[in-house]
Amino acid sequence: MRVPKRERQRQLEMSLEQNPFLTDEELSKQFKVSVQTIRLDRLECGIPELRERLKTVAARTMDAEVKSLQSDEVIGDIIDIELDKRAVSIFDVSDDHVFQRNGIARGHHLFAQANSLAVAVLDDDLALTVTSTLNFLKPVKSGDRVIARATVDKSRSNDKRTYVEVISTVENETVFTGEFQMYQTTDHSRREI
Amino acid sequence: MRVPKRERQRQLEMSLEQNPFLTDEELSKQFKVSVQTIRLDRLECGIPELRERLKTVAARTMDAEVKSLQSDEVIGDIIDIELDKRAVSIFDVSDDHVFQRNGIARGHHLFAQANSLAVAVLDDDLALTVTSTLNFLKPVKSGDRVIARATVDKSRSNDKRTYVEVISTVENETVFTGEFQMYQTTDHSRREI
DNA sequence: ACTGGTATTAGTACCAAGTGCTAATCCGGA
DNA sequence: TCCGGATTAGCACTTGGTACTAATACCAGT
Repeated sequence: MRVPKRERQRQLEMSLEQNPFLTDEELSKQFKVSVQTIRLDRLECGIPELRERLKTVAARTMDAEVKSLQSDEVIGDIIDIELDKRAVSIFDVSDDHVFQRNGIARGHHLFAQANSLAVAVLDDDLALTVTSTLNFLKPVKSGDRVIARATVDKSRSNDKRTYVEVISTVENETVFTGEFQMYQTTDHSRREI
Repeated sequence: MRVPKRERQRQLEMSLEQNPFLTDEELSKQFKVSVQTIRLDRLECGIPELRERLKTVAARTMDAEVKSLQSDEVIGDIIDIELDKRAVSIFDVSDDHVFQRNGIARGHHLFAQANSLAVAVLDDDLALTVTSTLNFLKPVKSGDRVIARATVDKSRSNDKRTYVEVISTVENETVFTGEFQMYQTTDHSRREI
């Protein structure tokens, strides 16, 4: 009993956490014990076999990829839209979106939600942001649900430039405002192709 | 030969693309052919077996997780920094960062690079963006290397507000400029703790 | 109707990486 | 010295395959 059992099992869990691809045989060499011991250790720690581990890791990937695919064009979920007029999207802030140090959401996520909503509200294949002015009014934390409301400012817009205003709130408090000047390339006079 | 072989193989590839977790037996039921036929199809199409498929999918995850961990705090790589004065970062635009429709980089990536550089240049644990004004001057495409240069504007700054200007270029052409008004919470008079 | 060729199916031996179980052995402390 | 937990060994069985051979099935052309 060179290394005590308990310590070996702790290390085993860490090894597999970091690299789930190790077989029992490889582990037995790493820890200089028999394959059977590794099996008993896994049994006691409730660690599944290689194939099951890979299955869950792979499932995680697919899930993440589907999500990132869905949210590819728009950050946040659009819950209401009236093209060329207004749109609303919600974005749930998670731990992935905040600074580790202080738990405050990183600005570019709020920007991304607002900006992609500004793009979406314009019924145009090639809407691009030209200029924007942003105000980060109140820190947003993990767990917050940010609701962004975009409105197209018709009065200031012309055929090549459109102004979109976005106001983002958390529990009815405004946390962010943004004004986006968008460039539209599509010639709307001959949209019907 | 209800469904022609070639067509079945095409569908097989699509099925596995979408759900790599299917065993040959499940596939044989889905296509109403024998397991052997499925095996032959996989062989002809060069599709590996279930376990190999899961292994590669799982590997993809691990890779992605490491990457997202690395790029957690700063978007782009900081290549030069002089705290509270200036900083430079580079960001390579890939297919992941552009609109599928037109291949133009989505605004929030340029913003994210600039904003995180503005945060990084301030030697402060709690620097937050208060206001920013952005100009997207020229479309950025996949493959472009964006160099962002941040400079702290001392003249306009005081103890609670700092102004940072960021200019991003691609091959010496300015593609984006941003002005960030940052809020610093740390009391610099008693920074040594 | 016969023949040829492709497609499909069936069956066998074998492999990796396990589970589940029993049995033997080791090793350290009271 | 003897007990008991820890370790190791061995065997049967499982999944989801590979690799290979042999038998059918089916369809077209002559």
